[in-house]
Amino acid sequence: MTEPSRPQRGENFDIAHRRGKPTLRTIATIAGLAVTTVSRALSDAPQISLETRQRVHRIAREIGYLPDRAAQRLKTGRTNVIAILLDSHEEVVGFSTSIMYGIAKALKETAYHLVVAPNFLSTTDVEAAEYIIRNHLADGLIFTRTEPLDARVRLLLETGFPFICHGRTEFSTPHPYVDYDNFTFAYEATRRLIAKGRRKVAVILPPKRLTFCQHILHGFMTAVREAGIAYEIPEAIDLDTPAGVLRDFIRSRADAPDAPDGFICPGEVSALAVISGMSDAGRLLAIDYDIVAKETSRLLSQLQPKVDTIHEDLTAAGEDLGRMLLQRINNPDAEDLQLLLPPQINFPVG
Amino acid sequence: MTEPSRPQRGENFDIAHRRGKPTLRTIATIAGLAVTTVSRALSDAPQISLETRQRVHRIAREIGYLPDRAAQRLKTGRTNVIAILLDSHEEVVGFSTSIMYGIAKALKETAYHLVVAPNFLSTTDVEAAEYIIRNHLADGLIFTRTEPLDARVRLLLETGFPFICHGRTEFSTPHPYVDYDNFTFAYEATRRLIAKGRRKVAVILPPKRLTFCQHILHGFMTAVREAGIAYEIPEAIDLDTPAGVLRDFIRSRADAPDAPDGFICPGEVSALAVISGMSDAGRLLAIDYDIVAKETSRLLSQLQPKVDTIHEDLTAAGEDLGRMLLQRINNPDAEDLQLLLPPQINFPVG
DNA sequence: TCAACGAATGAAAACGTTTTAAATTTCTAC
DNA sequence: GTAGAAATTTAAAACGTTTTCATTCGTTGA
Repeated sequence: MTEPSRPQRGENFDIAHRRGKPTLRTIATIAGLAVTTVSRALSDAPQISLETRQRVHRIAREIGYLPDRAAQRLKTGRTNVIAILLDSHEEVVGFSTSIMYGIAKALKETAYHLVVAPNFLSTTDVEAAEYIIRNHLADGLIFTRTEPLDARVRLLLETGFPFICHGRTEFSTPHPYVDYDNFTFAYEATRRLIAKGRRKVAVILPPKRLTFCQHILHGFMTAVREAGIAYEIPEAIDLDTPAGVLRDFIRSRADAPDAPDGFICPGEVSALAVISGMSDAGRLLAIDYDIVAKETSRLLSQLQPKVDTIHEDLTAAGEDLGRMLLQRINNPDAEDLQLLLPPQINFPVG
Repeated sequence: MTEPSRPQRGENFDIAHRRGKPTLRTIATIAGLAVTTVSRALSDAPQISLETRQRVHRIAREIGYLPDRAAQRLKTGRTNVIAILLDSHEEVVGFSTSIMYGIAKALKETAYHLVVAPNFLSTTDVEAAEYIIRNHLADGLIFTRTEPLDARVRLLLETGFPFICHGRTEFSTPHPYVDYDNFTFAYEATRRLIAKGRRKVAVILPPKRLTFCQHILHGFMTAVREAGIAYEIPEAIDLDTPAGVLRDFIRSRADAPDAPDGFICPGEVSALAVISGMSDAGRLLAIDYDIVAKETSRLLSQLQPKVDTIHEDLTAAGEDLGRMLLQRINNPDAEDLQLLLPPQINFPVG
């Protein structure tokens, strides 16, 4: 290993880099063809003879030609960019990282790049979306945590801008989405607690305004009614409640009479908070009470083998989001761009 | 709230969007000026009279003019893009999300966008960097988890491509970086355990190949030697070890003779794993043993008030990374682009 | 022989901006 | 008044593509 040579100070990388960079013209000169022909040959237009096409491709490969994205973008009006609207509520454990990882995976072999939407701070999500559309900063948009009448969805539907979201809405106009089957998650989670012999189950709901809150509530209530079991829905807290507050709430609730002995936690942090809170109150997991938690990383099941978990694969969701958005961009009439991902139940035996 | 109107199916958004979009020419026509003048006026060139400049700016604002990034990029050769090389090792709790949040914050009022480096899968980090440089996909690069003779740093230094990394290297050529003072973190953490009366301290180290492993080791050893206390450095595991494996290791170690009663955990997941492992072995936190953990989210201190934590503010780091990289891009000779962020000690009183 | 044709290639314009070099206007000093 | 300088403004080229519309060149059919 040797030390790298120090580059000339003050040199402008742009300029330095630019000279010598092969363009279509370079290839044209070498091949003795017109730029037009080269352009066509590279995009495999049928009117160019097979021989010429192959020759051009070979030269391009040899001199390391790469099309200039800026020029293509200027000419065609396509940015080859997918933007993701980073939620301002992102303390969630690796939530968007996993999704982004999946999206990048879907974009890997394509000409598209993933950009993290700028100015997502201090301005509302709708404004961020508006900004992207107006400046045409991307060819498509991805975002998460939808509401039943989500303002972003409304705006994008009205303008016809390609998008896909993680989560459903209640607009009558169908639009692309990828969602997790939270109904089944909550239904199966509740049934598991009941099967374990719990008398009273409680669910930590997401914030009311998010669509999937209803899905979880529905799944929960369906299982509860089928079994005719006692239940409880804490109103004072939700999934976005800071872990410390949630913990204190659980502790005090555990001391009150009629406390629940089964918890549905649709998030890892909330599960940890519930465990701490119950522990503060002297209750033992798997003995005094049980939990079924949604896990999106492998954190929980590695740490607390006694917790039943149902997995949500966010990387897979990201991959689907990316893939389907590309379909939508390339074909505005594409059907079937709606996907409901099944929960992966992970109950240890016994 | 009304339902959004359905856009005409099959309409090409690019074309639809393009017509009517104001350009420099639009402003020029309105103002009765040449395109050149408008361009100059908007960039506040001193040779344009103040009156003209103000008038042009006003018109631009009124008609909602926004410069076409593709055209600017084509002309100037600057992409106005900062790329971040997403680490393939990203199960870490919200690690890169926080950093990206900070970077986006720094880029907010600038013309720069943050893009997540494509093709970061299945290919090495160096190749990803190489790709970005060759295609000139960005004006600057950010990455994390540096090694003493990091191949990415070497490549970037050699080519003179602007970059900044989170973490230091051992190259003699100075380069921009932002790092966390892990020496002080480990030193203060160790002293805290000693002050609490622990007899034998252990540290969970990062993978050996990462630069900051040495920093932590150094801080740890300095405190240990000063106090002349017993210590232990587990070789079988590190910070990247899956939580379950780590937990099992801690449990079995706790049962062996001469087990440590103080742990330095430079990561939240490892802290939770240590707590679970010790709990499995019947040991009680704050009674049988103590932990000092590095925390990057608020997770730990909310869940485990008994754990002493030292905070690392990754959002702040991201903000510095973004800011300093812009300085580097705009001025290749910029000095002082090295920053060591101090640990935020957060020991509860008593 | 030649008009017509299809296959293959090429010339030139355009996308919206920045920049170099030049032109115009306004000012200053005599 | 006018030469020259200073202050403004402008024309035109260029960045690297894509695309529209032509052109070339063998071939074919009459």
